[in-house]
Amino acid sequence: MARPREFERDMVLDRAMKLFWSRGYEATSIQRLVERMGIQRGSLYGTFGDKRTLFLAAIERYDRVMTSRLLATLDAPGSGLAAIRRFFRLKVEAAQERGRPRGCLVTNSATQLGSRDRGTASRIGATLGRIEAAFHRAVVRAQKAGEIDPARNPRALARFLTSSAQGLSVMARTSPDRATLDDVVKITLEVVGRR
Amino acid sequence: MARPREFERDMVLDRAMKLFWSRGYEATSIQRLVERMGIQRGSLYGTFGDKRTLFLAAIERYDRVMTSRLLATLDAPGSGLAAIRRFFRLKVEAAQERGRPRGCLVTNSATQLGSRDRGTASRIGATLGRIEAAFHRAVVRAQKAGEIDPARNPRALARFLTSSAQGLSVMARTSPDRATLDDVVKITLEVVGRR
DNA sequence: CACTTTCTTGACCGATCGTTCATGAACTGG
DNA sequence: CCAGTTCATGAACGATCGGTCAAGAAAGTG
Repeated sequence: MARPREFERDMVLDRAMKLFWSRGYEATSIQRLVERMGIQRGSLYGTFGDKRTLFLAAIERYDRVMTSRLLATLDAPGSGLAAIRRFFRLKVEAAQERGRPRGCLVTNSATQLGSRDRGTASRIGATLGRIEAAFHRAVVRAQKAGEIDPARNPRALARFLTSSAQGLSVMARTSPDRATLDDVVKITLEVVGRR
Repeated sequence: MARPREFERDMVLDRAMKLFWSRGYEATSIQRLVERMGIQRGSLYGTFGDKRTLFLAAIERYDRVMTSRLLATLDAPGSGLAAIRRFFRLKVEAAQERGRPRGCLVTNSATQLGSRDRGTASRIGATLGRIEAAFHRAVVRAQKAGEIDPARNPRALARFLTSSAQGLSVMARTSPDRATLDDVVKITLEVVGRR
């Protein structure tokens, strides 16, 4: 019926996501976005709306591609304790990849937006909630299997693990070397691993 | 000899620091800075140089006023373990204060600048290094006093505690309620507190 | 009181910000 | 092959960005 779009939405959204991820919302201009995404301004506004909406879409995409994959390892069948271990080791592994933006888009956005901009804040909060919930499920599973002392508070453990993941993302941005991150993860896992 | 300055440097720098703290570097415009600082553009540029230099001065001030005070509790004479406990409880306490910007300027800046801007990055790295070093001293002190198992790696523990502090700052920005932060700190302290 | 020096003030600079829009190209259903 | 619709293109918009500067005000020194 009409002229077809010459780009795939998810492909250019991926590029926008990575730009926001590495530079942050405010420091990423529309100019740099269109250059990196390989589309024109008109197409950007026609497809994604304004900058803020594009940013929300980028976070949503990050959620679907990056976060969900990580959380899937937490919910994978089998040992809950092993799942938690896998989660953190995957994070360290990801931090080593070349060409990958440092840290985590959710963590970065959390420290940037704060109170302003209600929409973004609630979306970030929802993602953190999903992470905590996944940790909670894994902890409960591990407790039922006798891997973690059932007397311990699973909610507190889940919150601790969520906070630890955020801390790790901050460290991954400033000192992404293996040694440091491995040290952090090793101790983090000792907390949950002890009987 | 000449007309004296009508404002105190540290006083207006404090206000700039809080603005950077709550809104981040990029989202803080010179316009808003001069309004909040209560001085004119000319005075700002005459006293602090350009925006980036002002930002570095704000971080330096944060270091001197906020971070150093926190680290002082770590180096205070007495039990190293108690010092570490104090550190985290102070952080939770600070997060409850009204009117105080959420989170931590160092953590926020760490997730915002990343690789770009060498000067700021190295300053943030230096501060994180100071934090880790202070934790390390407290851990070693606690080990000598028999409060922490001497067989454990003090460097790894210090890095873990540094990362935990960063994570707590992220959490304090998005969910600053006591219950959550208390849960996180409780588990964090269990790690180091066990025999 | 004059002179010198520094600070304050507000207008002003070009560049870049996010956003819009008119135009022509590309495609499909009739 | 034409009509109708969407897309691509790039110029252009006002607003705001970081930064500068000329001129007046305020102080101490001689």
